[in-house]
Amino acid sequence: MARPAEFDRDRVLGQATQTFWDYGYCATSISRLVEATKLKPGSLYAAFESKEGLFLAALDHYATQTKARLRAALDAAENPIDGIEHFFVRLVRAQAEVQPGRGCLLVNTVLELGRHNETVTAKTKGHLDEIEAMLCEALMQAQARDYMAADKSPEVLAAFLITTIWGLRVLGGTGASVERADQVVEQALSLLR
Amino acid sequence: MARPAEFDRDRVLGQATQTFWDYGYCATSISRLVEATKLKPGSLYAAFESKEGLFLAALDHYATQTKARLRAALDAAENPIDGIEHFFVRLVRAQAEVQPGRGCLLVNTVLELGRHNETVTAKTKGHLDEIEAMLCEALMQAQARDYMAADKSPEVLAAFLITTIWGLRVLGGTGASVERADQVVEQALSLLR
DNA sequence: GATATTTTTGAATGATCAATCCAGAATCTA
DNA sequence: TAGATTCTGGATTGATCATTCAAAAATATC
Repeated sequence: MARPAEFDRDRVLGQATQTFWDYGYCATSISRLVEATKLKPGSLYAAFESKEGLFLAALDHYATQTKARLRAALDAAENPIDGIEHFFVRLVRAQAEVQPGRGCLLVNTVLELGRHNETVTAKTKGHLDEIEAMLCEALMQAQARDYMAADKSPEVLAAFLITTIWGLRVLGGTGASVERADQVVEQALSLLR
Repeated sequence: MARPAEFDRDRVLGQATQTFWDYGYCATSISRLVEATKLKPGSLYAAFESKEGLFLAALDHYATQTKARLRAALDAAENPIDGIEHFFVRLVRAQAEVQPGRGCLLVNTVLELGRHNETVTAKTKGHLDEIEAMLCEALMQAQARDYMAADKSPEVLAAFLITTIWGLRVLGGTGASVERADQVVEQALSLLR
């Protein structure tokens, strides 16, 4: 019926996600997004409706990748505890090496828009809850398979682990060294054994 | 020689700090600060030079209070471990009750401006380092007075504790319940005993 | 009380913001 | 190939941004 879109939506979403991750929602202007995606304002708005719409799509894009990494770490390991450990180790390295000092887009978003944008916050918390649920499920499996003491609470430990992840995200934001982050991870994970 | 300033600098700084804490640096416009402080733009600029200058002053204002609270908790307790525990307990309550969902201004600032404003980031990290140093000193004292095992590293545990605090700040930012935060604190502090 | 000096006030500045719009280009159906 | 439809490019919109400025108000010193 008509002319098809020229751009690759997923590529644009990836570039927009990087920009939002780098600068935060507020400091990411449309002109920055235009520069990053090479799309003109008109095309951006046609595809994503608004700056907030594009940001919501970027949050999904980011969270999907994060969950996939956790899932992969859990599936590749011999047991859930090892899987969690691998996830933490990789998180620390990705944070220090790939793009140091950026933290986590979901965490940054909660803190930036927490009480001022209900739509964004609801989506962000939903993703964070899903990640915590994945951790909790892994801990329950670990307990069922005797890799974790029966008297520990998977729910409480999952809450502790996700809090540690958030702390590590801040630690990454401060540009701390891998050694330092590894020591923190070692302390935290010692509670699981 | 001349007309004296009418406003109370400390009151203005307090109001500006609340506003920055609430909205973040970027989303806090001068007009918001004018509304919050009841000062006109000209007076604000005469007193603090720029938006960034006011923000830097607000960071000091905030950090001074935070350090005073930690110092008070440590001094009031019978031993350093109890002092740290009291500090954590109060932090969780202050976060949940006073102004839920705001996190910590220092943490928020590192994540918002981390790689894009060196002046602000240097000051923020300096304050965070001082807090960590206070925790480390308390742990060394605890070890000297036999409230902590001799084979533990105060440096590593201080890094772990400050990471936990940052995680709790994010947890507070998500609007989590006091019960949930208390459970996380209990897990974290169990490593000190 | 006169003068000098500073503060306060609030309008004005140019820049940039998110978002819109439309003319020209492209590609589909028929 | 004709016509309908959609996408692209980029200027434009009104709002808001951080900052400045000049005039009015206030108080210190003399």
